[in-house]
Amino acid sequence: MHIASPAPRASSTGEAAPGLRERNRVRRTRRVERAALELALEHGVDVVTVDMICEASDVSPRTYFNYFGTKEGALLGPAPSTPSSEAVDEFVHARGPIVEDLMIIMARAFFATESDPEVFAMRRLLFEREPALQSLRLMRLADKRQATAAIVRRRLAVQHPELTEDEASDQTHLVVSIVMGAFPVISRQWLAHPGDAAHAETLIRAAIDKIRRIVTPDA
Amino acid sequence: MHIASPAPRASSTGEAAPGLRERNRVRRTRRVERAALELALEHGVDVVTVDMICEASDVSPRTYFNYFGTKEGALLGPAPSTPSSEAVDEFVHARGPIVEDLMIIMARAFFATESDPEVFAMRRLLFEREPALQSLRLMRLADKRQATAAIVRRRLAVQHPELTEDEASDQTHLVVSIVMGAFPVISRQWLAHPGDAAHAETLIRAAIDKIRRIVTPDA
DNA sequence: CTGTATTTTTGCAGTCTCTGCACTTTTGCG
DNA sequence: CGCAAAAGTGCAGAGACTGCAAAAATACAG
Repeated sequence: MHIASPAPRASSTGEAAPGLRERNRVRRTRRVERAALELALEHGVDVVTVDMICEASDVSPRTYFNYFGTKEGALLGPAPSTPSSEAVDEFVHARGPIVEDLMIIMARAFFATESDPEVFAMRRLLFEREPALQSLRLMRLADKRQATAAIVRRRLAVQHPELTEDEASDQTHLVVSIVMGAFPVISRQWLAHPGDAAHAETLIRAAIDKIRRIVTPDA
Repeated sequence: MHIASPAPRASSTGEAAPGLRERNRVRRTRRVERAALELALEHGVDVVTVDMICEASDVSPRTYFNYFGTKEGALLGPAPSTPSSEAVDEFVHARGPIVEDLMIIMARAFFATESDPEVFAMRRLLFEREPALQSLRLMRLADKRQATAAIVRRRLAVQHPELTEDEASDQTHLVVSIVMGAFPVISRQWLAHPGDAAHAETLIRAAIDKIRRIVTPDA
C-alpha cells in the first residue's frame, strides 16, 4: 500500500529563528531533491534507485526514507498543504459559484508550498516525460479528495439544506471531480504565464466557462 | 513505478471451444482472487502478503505474479478493457454531445469485463473499506487517460478543425477530466439499481445535467 | 566553553514485492 | 502414444521499505 507517507516534515513554530537544525534540514532536502530529479531526468525514473540518489546527494538511505517516505517522494515534492481552517470556513460560507470558490482555495493551498524554482522547473519537465509520476501525484491528491469532499459537503449542508442525502452526495462528488479534474489544466496555463494571483482567478473563471460550454449541448 | 502490469491475460480467439487450458486459467484466477479478497477483508490489505494469498489458493508466488503482476492485482480485478477500434471510430464521428458520447463508450468498455458476481461484491466491500485501493484503481485508470485523451483529440480534430492547438488541448483535458470524474458517480448509481443498459444512458444524461447546473451560476 | 539533554542521522538486519531464467509439468494434437 | 507448445514453478537476486539501537549533531544551560 503505502500511498505516500512523506514523513513528519516538522514545520517550525512560526518564523522567528530558523536555527541551524532547520537550515540543515532545508539544505539537505534541496540537495536530495535536486539529485533525485537530475538522476531521474537523465536515466529515467525506473532506472534510478534510492541508493543512487543517496550516493549522489550524500545522505544515508535510511535518512532518505525518513525525509521522503517513498522512492518517489523526492521526485514528487511536498504534498500540497491542507488549507487553513479559516480558509475552509470562509469557503463554507462564501456565496459565489461553488466550483469557482473551491478552485480558488485549492489554488491558494497549492501555491503556498514554496520550493526552489529550479527544482520546480525540473519537476515539471520530469512530469511531462513520465506520466506515471503524474498518476502517483493524482493518487496523493486522491487522498485529499476525502477531505475536500468533506468541506464541500459542509457547504452544501449549510447553503442547501433542502438536498437529500443522496443528492448532496452526488453533487459533492461531482463538484470535487470537476475541480480536481480542471485543476491541472488551469495550473498548466498558470505556469505558462507567470502572472499574478488576480490573473489566476481569471483563468479559473475561463476554465469554468469552457466546462459549461462543453457540457451544454450545442444550440 | 510499476503502476500495474496485469500480465498478458491472453484472451481466447473467439468463443468456440474454451479448452482445458482456458478453463484451468479461469478456475485458478477465481480461486486466487477469492482467496486474496477474503484475506484482505479479514486482515486488511497491508497485513496480507502475496505468500499468504498463494498458500491459501495453492499456487506458486511466481504464478501469482504471472497472473496479476502486482500484489494488488488480484484485489483490483481485471483492468477495464480498451474499447474496440470500431467503437472508437464510431465515437470519433458521432455527433452527439461529446461528454455523453465518451461516457457511453467508457461505460460499455467498463461493463464488458465480466467477473464472478460474488467476487464482484467482495471487491465493492473492500474498496469501501480501503480507500487506498480506490486510489490505486484510479491510477490504473489514469494510465488509460492518455489513450482516452487521444481519441477525444481525434474527434475534436475531425469535428472542430477551427480550434487552435492549445484550445483543443485544453478542451481535451477538460472533457476527459469531466468524464473520468463523473464516472465513479454514475457507476455508483448504476450499481445501486441493477438496471439495464438503457437505464445507464439515462443516468449519464442526468449526471451531465447536474454538472451543467453546478457550473452554471445561479440565476 | 563545557557538559548534558535532546533531536537527527545512520548502520544493520530483516521482510516483502517483483523479475529473469532455467526447469518441470500440463495440455494440445497428429 | 509421442512430440511440440504453453503454462506453472523454484531459485536466486535486486530493490523498496521498516524497526531498532548506536552514533553524531545540535541546543541549551551553567
